Amino acid sequence: MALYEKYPVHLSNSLGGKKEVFKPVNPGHIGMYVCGPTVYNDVHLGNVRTFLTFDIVSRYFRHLGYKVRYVRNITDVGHLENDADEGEDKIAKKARVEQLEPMEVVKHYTEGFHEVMRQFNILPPSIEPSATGHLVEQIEITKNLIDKGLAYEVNGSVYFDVMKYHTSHNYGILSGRVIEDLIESGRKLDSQDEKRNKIDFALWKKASPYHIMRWPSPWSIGFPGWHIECTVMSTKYLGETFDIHGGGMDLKFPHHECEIAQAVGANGKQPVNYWLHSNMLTVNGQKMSKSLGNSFLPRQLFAGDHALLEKGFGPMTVRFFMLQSHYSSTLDFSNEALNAAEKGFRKLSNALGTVKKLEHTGGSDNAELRDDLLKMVDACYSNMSDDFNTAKTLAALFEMSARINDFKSGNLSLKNISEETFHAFRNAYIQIMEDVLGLREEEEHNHELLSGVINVLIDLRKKARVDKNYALSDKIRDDLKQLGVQLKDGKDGEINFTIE
RNA sequence: GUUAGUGUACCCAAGAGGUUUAAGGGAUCUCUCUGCAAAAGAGAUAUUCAUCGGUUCGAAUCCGAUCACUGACUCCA
Repeated sequence: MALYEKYPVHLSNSLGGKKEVFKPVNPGHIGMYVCGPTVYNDVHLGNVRTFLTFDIVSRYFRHLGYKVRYVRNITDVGHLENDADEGEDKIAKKARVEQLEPMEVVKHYTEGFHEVMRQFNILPPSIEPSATGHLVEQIEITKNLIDKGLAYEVNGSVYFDVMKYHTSHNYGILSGRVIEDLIESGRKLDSQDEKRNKIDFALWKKASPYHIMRWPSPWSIGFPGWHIECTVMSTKYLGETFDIHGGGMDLKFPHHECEIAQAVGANGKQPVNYWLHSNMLTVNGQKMSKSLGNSFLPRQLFAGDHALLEKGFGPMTVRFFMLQSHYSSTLDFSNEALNAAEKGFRKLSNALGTVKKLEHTGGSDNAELRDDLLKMVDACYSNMSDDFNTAKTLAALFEMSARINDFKSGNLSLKNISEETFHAFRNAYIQIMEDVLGLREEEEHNHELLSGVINVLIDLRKKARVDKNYALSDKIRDDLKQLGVQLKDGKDGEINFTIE
């Protein structure tokens, strides 16, 4: 029996707002699409949380035995400065500002994005398509929508006719927006006169003379609208109806609503069975935003290089910190919370190192102990299958850590469990930590030279202790502590150290 | 204004009607181990879940109202 049959996944579907049992279109296979970054600037922590969320989703599904095709795009064109479909393309603007070719900007920030993903141990998707690589498809679907009467051309630009679509479908099915309210409340810009209705959105925009990124189309030299790329790339690689579509909460409207309208308009069916949205980040209770000056970049967080940060925090600490909350809740960043996470993560990380070194010594099951251990293993899976509840899974791992330390110290004896139980317990801990949650030891500044020097001092301290020269042994320990090196004396006389 | 969501201990946070006499992490305190530390283990710290009503045999969990906060879309500047 595959793991996914033993632990069927339940997930909260934004489309309908209910928690449902997950059933893939094709048994054993999963198609998942996630809106990737617009590569005109550095990724910020909000982006990281979204990609982390779906990293967990794909890791867990794979761990359960599903074959996952995970598509996450790179938006390298078409994301307009504002959703009035006016203004300059973000990438083109940046290119002019920095006197670079647009594709130079794209490459620079794409590589930066990949580096950040690597630091957070977020695995790459199966396919990472770019919008500019799919212009032909975007033009084709635009033609299709015009043919169906759901889009119209004005002055070389093409717009999606929302009211027309709404006569036979439901615009607002995902976001809960009421179309009448949208029409009433909007403001009218002069330049929006091209549209039949202000809520219409662009499928193709004619390029103004200053626009650097431009391609030929049946309607004009121009560039595609923002929403169409995701529809095209998800359909191309995952089919007209696929399993999961993810993204940040802020994309729910209008972006994902528009995607649904385009796909339903073009193909006549709902494109996605399960919509998943990850929630936003706040800082000290306030939303994280550039204008408030409280947003920070990953590298600022690592270095502690920001007015709101007392010190730096490693990427694994941050990853752990984010996993301690549910992806659908807002999460608050603060020094206090980060400090707590750092200590908590160190505890798990230490237990991971310990459990790897544990070896079964031969014995048979004590029923009570066995049930206790296996119950925790089961909890990990049940919790993960319950809408990817990483917080509860971590709680289970902390309890397992206590047992692991008991085995190490001798409070519990490995002779009281069978080899089978031991391996089930040990493997679950390691796999849930490393494969599913993607947590690994923080990349310490572990230079061989430094370790060697510390070990020399440790040897001296050992000798001092044997000689009961505690004044000297304490001096070695205290002086090292001053420098950020913590020595830990084991019962057996062995000494370990950690660098802070 | 429209719409979606949130409000749980000193801090972060889980919780989707009875298995919770409210997980887990941090903090604080006590004890065990230890030459002393550190680490680790054991225990303690919310009669209570923003407020007020209601439904129910039973609610943090459902409904209504109020207050506060957040996102999106607007509005104003």
